[in-house]
Amino acid sequence: MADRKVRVRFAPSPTGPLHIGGVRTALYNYLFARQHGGDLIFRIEDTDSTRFVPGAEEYIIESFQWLGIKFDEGVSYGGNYGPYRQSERREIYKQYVDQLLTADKAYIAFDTPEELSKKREEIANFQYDASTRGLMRNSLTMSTEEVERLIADGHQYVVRFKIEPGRDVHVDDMIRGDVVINSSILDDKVLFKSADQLPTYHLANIVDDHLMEVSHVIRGEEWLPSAPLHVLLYEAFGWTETMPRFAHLPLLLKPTGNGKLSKRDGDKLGFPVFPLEWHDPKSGEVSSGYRESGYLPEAVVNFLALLGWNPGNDEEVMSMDELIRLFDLGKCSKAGARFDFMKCRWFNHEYIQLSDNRRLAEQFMPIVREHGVDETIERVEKVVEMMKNRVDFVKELWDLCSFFFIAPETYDEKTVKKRWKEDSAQVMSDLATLLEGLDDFSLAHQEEVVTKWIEDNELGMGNVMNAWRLTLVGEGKGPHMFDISSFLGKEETLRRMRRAIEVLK
RNA sequence: GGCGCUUUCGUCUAGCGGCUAGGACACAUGCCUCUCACGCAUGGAACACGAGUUCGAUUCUCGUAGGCGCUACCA
Repeated sequence: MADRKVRVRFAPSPTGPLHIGGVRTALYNYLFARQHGGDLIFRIEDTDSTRFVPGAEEYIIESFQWLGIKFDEGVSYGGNYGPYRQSERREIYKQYVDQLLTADKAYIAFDTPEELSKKREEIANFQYDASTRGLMRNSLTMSTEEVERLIADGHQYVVRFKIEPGRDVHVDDMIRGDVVINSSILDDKVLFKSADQLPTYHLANIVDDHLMEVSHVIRGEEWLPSAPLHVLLYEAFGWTETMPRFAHLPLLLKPTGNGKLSKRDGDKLGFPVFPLEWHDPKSGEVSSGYRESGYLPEAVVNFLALLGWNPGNDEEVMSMDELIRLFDLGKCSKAGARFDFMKCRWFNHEYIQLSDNRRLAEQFMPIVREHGVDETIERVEKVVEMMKNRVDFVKELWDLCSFFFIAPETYDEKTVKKRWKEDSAQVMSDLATLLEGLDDFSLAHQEEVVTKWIEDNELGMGNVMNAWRLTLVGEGKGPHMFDISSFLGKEETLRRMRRAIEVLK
């Protein structure tokens, strides 16, 4: 057991877009698998036929591709333990349910959903368990003949797990330690549903994890209460020797207020809760995604990795490789983590600084084109290099740097008032003449000549530069003036200056 | 209601019996400066409460309170 190969899985249900919390769970599984040279399996848990949403499976796969989380086997990846879609494993589950039935560890129950909900209304805290199953319509209270007759007559039935009461069940959790729950508080869970003739999560999960030789189950804390049930199922099948180790992750909470993170919070506070944009096939509703909102996948991964785990030191900006090297389930926190989207923005800012300018320019290019500007990638790359340190997102670049591509038509009133002095027109005119005479319009040469000219004539650096900025930019923002003028080139610089002098006088 | 998990600055967290309780985000101020940013520096800001154990508890134990989850023929 100790030297068993590490095999972990991420097993979502295709009921909609992948929630950001699910992304983190998958990420932790990925980091763990990579660190231990193990396998990561992608399994689809579609045992609830009523909640199936078309497109969800494809969406999830695309999300992980974007994030750089790679699976080794599973739906769309192949592998030797398939099929990896639970709806395609019906026969397998059937066989294991029969095994439990034969061993008297499960039983057949005929109680309808209506009968059960009536029971729950009548009796406070009603639970289908050892104390009540003697009162219900099942194979424990009926004769074999009667059970067979009902089945032959086509009566619907479920299979329930027969839980022995009064036992302390231990779950050895890698994050929480030894969790003990008495089996008396567990109910006889339905293992096989009559409605769609499919197993429930609990049964399918245990059978698949066993058959797929899963060594560690890393999942959300919402599963902790049913972990004892799962331990009991491993026992019932006689699989305790190879039972996976469990790790239940803390949940992601709302940025403010009470409760866990929901789609609503994202809409309200303006951040995505899904990795990619999602178009709901039923309602037609569109939900924003991290990718479309301009987040870099590395930033999302880094931010998520630190939500509930940290390396134990002050390091925060870490690549996927570093995360793989440093990740440690034992260092995961136990309490839920509030989702601080401002910090996620900050990570994006950091990763933009670390990003290759060409890559950012390629992302920025479509926005530039949208504004009717035809520029080469090299020129756009230069702008990106000058401006990227002031944005959190690539798409914020345009508002800060459109003047590189489009000459100002109007001049910001406040800036004119503040920066355009009595002598500005004359100074700009002189500067234009000076610049016109330059054969070398490079940044360094301009800087040398112009600075000397300002000093020689005692014009004042701020006085000249601010007025000059107004003529080229149209307002008081942007990088250093020589960066702007040398990017624009002599001809465009002079044209803008002369036009401004004309308009502002 | 029952059961379980959980609790350090506003937020994410470090701490694993003795610390001026550290870092980051956010916030404030200052510096830099031709503007706007970036950056840098500084600052305010936390051990939920009550009992134990101990020479000594943020740290260990037990309560209380708050938070979270589960309590379906959903996962």
